[in-house]
Amino acid sequence: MKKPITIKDIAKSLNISVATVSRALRDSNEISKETKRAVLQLAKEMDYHPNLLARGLINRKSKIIGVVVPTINRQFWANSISGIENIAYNDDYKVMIFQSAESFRKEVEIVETLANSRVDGILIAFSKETLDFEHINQVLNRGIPVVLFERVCDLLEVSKVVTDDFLGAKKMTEHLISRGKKKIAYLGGPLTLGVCRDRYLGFESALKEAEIQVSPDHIIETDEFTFENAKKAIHQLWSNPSKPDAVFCFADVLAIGALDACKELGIKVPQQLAITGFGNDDTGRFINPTLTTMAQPSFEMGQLAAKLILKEINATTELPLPKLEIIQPTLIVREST
Amino acid sequence: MKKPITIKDIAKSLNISVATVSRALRDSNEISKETKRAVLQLAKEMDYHPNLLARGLINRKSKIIGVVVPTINRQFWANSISGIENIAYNDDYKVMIFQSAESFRKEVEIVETLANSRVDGILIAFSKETLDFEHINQVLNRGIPVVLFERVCDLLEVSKVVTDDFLGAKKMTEHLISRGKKKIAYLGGPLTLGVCRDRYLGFESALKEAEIQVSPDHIIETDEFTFENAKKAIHQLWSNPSKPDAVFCFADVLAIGALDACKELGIKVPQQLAITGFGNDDTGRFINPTLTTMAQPSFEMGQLAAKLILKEINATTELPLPKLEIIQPTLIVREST
DNA sequence: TTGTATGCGTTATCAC
DNA sequence: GTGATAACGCATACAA
Repeated sequence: MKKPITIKDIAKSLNISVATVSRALRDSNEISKETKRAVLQLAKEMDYHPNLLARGLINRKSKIIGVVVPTINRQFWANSISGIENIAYNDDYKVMIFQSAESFRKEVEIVETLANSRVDGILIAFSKETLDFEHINQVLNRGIPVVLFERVCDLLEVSKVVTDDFLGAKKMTEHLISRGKKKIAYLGGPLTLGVCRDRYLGFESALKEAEIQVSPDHIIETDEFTFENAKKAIHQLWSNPSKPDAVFCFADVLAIGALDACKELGIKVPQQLAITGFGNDDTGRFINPTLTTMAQPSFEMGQLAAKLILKEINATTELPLPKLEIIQPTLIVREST
Repeated sequence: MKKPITIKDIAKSLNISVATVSRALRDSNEISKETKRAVLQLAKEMDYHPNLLARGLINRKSKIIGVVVPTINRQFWANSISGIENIAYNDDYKVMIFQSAESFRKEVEIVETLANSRVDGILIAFSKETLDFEHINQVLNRGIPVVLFERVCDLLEVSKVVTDDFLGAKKMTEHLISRGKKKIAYLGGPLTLGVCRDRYLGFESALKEAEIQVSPDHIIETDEFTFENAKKAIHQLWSNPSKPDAVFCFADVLAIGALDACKELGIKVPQQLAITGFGNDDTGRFINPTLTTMAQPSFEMGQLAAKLILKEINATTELPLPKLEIIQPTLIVREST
């Protein structure tokens, strides 16, 4: 393992001071063209590469943005990371990604590690387990800006980017209604919690405005969003004396499972039963076009979050920046005809 | 922005030397229990956090593994990253992720950045554009271990993890043959290139062994793997006087598009036309179960790659480690009946 | 324009 | 056990 070349080596070879080399390398305007060229040339010849750790130590910043997501392994989060990276890259920031795997303990560790690595800012979408936010407050106290996205906490005084679940769900329901559907079932998570509640309220709101009643046994709660659960739900709904003519699915996986169940039962989609699903921009490609899907623009969400954190990082004042809450509208990406 | 507490601050408060504090904070078998406890306690009280940059500077290592993938935004890559992170985390390594976006220029920049950040090792899957591997050789010369995965280059003397495309394609084709299919079409990328060739050869090999001829107009090359291209291809195949009874799709996206086309044309799957696709372990969940899919175990691939790089990093000798080439078998995850 | 000196936060090598 | 002190590689205030 070769010892890396340092500015000291260059300085020695050129019989000048390290300060001059440093300046030449960083394109300082207070340096002569000649020495600058000489340094640059020798640096290339000697295969010099700056040590970013040392630079970070001195500058007290690393040009790195830390990102914490529940898992990298799902389109939604992968997309949002992609969006973050997309923005960060243009500003010469690197992105350091971690997944909490929905574990609070791991999330706390990660946030600590990121802070200790002197990342310039942290973007985080909380794990499902996270109910205590002391780790975030600690990081904020350390002067590291934090921006929340998608899985946020209203109590924290930081900028956030969230999806407009209420309006999205409402629009999707209205979409069904406008297609003449009148007995719309709901398949989703516990109605009391966060996004689940928001989407349900949106669903409910659209129905109320259209003066449509929803039958209680057309509402199915499931806490695990799996293919299989969705299939069970459809079987259950279809065995019901009053069959629905549409299903509002909370998540894309559910919608896909539902579709599959329809095939098994010989139900025509969307004529007999329309299926809609809250998906994200990419999943749409993978699923059946008889499905109406609602996009959560995750890539754009990442971009927005990244822009916010960069703004905070580069805020010259010591004054706290006003905290924004961006509510991102959802889009219908694919409509069944 | 508060100034972070350093060991110097702790030393001052306790009237001891920084060396002692450093020892107490870390190893400490040569330190008295009392001072150790005192330091630890005060550190907590003062909200001390170690500066990983400084530590990295002195240790000449960062406890970070750099990862470069074409895009984070696809299941396959997201899965492999997940696998990498899974292994790295247990060894207390962090993972720094970048996407080359299939751009050679960006890939070179990223590799340079990673090396300059003094990452302890680099895992890379090359972009499609990458034909020159000088950037890798440079990094290797700098003493930073590199492991390639999935998109590799045989010329480089480093460890690699790849998918067994030939055997996977062969097995999948044999699967079709064992189901009585005799007119099998091929839908995939340019037959001359890398994985495309390997899979095609596997396809061909299975047919040869079964003494089945494949009609030239049953082979469709498409360089862009899109839903639409697949649909076009199926329409084209089906307008052919001799219709195929099965289609070997190079990628999952193609298979899904093909399925869709079958629906439009009223083709029964898999009775009239069996569709198979090279997918990965996750996509299977999203697609129609009438599909036979071949799994590329991307998560496991990431795990393997991570294990290899960790081994190289922690190799005590200065002797070069033997370079392994792990060929990962593919699996059939879902069979159509 | 260039050089000198100092410091960033931590660890390692000596001494004591 | 503990304490000075010198690194690690780089940047900058201050002189010259």
